[in-house]
Amino acid sequence: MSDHDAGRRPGFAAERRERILRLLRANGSMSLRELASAVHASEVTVRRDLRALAADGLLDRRHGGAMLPGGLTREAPYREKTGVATAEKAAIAEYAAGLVEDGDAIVLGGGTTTHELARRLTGRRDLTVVTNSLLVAEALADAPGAEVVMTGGALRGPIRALVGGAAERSLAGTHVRRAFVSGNGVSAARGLSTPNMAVAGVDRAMAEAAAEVIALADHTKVGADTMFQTVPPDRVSLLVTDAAAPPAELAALRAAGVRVHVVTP
Amino acid sequence: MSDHDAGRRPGFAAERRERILRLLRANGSMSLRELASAVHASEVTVRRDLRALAADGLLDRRHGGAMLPGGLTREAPYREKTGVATAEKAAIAEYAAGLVEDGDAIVLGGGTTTHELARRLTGRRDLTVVTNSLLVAEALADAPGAEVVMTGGALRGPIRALVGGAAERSLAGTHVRRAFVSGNGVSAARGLSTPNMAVAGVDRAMAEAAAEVIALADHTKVGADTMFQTVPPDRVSLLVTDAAAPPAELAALRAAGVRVHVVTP
DNA sequence: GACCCGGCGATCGAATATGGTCGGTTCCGA
DNA sequence: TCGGAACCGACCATATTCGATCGCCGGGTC
Repeated sequence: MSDHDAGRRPGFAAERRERILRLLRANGSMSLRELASAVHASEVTVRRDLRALAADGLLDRRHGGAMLPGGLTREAPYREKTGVATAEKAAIAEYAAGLVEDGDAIVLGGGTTTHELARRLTGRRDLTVVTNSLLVAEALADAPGAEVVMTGGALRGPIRALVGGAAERSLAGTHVRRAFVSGNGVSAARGLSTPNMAVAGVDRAMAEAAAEVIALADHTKVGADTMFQTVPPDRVSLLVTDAAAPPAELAALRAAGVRVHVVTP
Repeated sequence: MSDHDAGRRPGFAAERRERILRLLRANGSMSLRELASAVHASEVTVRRDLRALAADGLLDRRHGGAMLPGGLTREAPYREKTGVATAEKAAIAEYAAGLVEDGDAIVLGGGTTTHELARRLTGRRDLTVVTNSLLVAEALADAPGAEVVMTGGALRGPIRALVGGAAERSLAGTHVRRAFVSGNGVSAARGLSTPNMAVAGVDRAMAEAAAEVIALADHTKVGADTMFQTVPPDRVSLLVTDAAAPPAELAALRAAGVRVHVVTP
């Protein structure tokens, strides 16, 4: 049932409000701008929708966006001043979302950037997403066109991701076109890396399971090198980063055979 | 437009309305234009159909289309604030939490009651919890004394649980002392049951993985019998329910060898 | 064969939704 | 504390949808 553009259905008002609620429940809170772009409506219209929904007590309006009512459940301020490089991550995720087509089967790793990416895939049709991240799974749980498969494994609380032998084994049997992974550092010398051994194992397994590995890394990670190497440079087919990344490192990465796409927030 | 004659003559109209209902149930909501094109009728005709169906309470009309009744308010079944038997579920979870000791390894199934139970285990020490529920995992993610292991599997969105062959296989290798499962019905005749086949498979695997199966079921489920049997009565070692459960059924369960504990909210 | 009747589609005024813009307010960083 | 940027509510023009009326078609009846 994929007419044209994903999610660009002619849908009507009540359905749009339903989608807004779903998006909010998946993400805890969202800015007005995010919502408007997600449901393909103007900010004025979304503002009206939020007003109506808030009148019914279905959400809480805040300056600049909305969040779940009574929700101490998840304190995720939509304007995350605590998060570093939020705008950059969003822009990177936005571009990465454009790489995903209806009917794709992809692997999504853990991390805030991949979470952002997942949130942008709710409108896709006939999508299969393999992930070890609770955040990714939750973001896509209500997406009608997405089949979400989780790896098993031990839960690593702080990052809400599954790791360990079980996670790696469950990935061993799968093969997909593309894996989107994040990691804590990416350099021309050692490729993707992460400071945690268990996480590294899963990231390696994810890279193994995919024909193409696409690295999502904001500028704070480019040139960084942490303890465990996960994906060597020649296995990274594309790096998506933002304009603040050190040009020298990007050049070195290109020289190492990595395609690099730079987005501007 | 006489409603009586509609049943006598299986004309095109009745069939078209059936199809409209089917489409709506499949998609949740559809715009008038989509429906008209789907059933190959004019928008005016579909509008008439919608009016008639809405009069019977079979759907909710909205400007621009229609959706399933109740749509906006009971969107997220698991986050139900006004859910049924909330106090009872809490009391059941409270008692069940008392059955869990430091150092235990347990299996927690999906459902709101097990979610409540998980939330009461955050203070335990040296606990290992195997679960297929995203809600349980999330509830224990920040608990310092709990090691959470998730089964893999396909995500079943509405209940936030992992199901399917992968989930069952990952449970095959585990063995724990106790499994806490909920299900949609429990009766002396057929034990625990659930209306979904995939969920049933996982519940069975969970029961297999545990030495003891403890069923958590509020009174609305006692005596209920849904399509797929998951755990036979003689494998349920303890049923925790609330005081509003039908006494006859509880007696029958006891006669079947099930220990029954009744909590008062 | 003429008539009636239920269902369907087309059309038009009315109601509603949408998006752009303007002025006042709130928020954030300096 | 202050200035700028972002956000909000309100107004208006436009686009879309709704409800009602009408005419057409096919089948059944007298």
